[in-house]
Amino acid sequence: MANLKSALAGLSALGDPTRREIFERVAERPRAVVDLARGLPVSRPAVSQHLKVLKEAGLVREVADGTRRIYHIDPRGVGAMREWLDRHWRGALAAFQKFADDEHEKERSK
Amino acid sequence: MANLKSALAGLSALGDPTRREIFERVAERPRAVVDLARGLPVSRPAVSQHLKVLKEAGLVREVADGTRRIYHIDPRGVGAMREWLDRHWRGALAAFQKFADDEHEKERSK
DNA sequence: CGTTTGGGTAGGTTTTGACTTACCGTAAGT
DNA sequence: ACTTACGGTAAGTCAAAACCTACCCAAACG
Repeated sequence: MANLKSALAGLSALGDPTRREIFERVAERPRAVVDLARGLPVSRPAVSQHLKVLKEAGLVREVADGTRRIYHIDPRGVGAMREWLDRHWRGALAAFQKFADDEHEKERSK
Repeated sequence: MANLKSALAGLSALGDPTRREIFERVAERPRAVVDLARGLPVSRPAVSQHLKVLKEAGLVREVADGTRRIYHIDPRGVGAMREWLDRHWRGALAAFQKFADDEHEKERSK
């Protein structure tokens, strides 16, 4: 799976609360860096650094617009995370069900 | 949404690579702490601490079996994360589509 | 009982990473 | 050309957190 690395990078990136906040705002609609920095409790350079991480994780991309860089979500990265989570979700459900059944069986035959 | 806090806690917890590794192994099948510690590059107490975080994030649960504690996935926590991601994924797709359309329109009418 | 096995917690160290200020490049406006 | 707006990078600080060893408790087994 080529997307596996991307999914894990995405999870690492979204581990930080500030980065999650930035991600949510970018997801709402594409924004420039100054717009993101306004309304956040951190400095503009901090936002730039977070955006760099999000970009390297494949979660966002940017397009130039004059001196501004408009950041938007990269659907592929988000999709990769979603797939990873879905896979584990399904696997976990199955494993958990089997585990619960075994427990129940053990209990019954005591 | 009562699950929102749970989803964010889950993302924070899975931000750490070691914790992700532990989570994946527990997802594969329920395991005891010693079994998890074997094959990981960290000590057993470290695994215990990670499991505590995962548990507080609602991602795993444990049942006692003699002196062993068998950890398994908590489907509810994983489900909450999945929902959060799905919601943002859909929103981001829509916003991105609109953004791309606008860009295209701008280009066309140059 | 003593011993072994499993596992949580305490205390301390060390690494990671989020944040700041200062600086520099670039594009647009006057 | 000068100035202003936008934004990335550098260097350094500081707090969070990942990790270790040492310790203690509980359950099973001889």
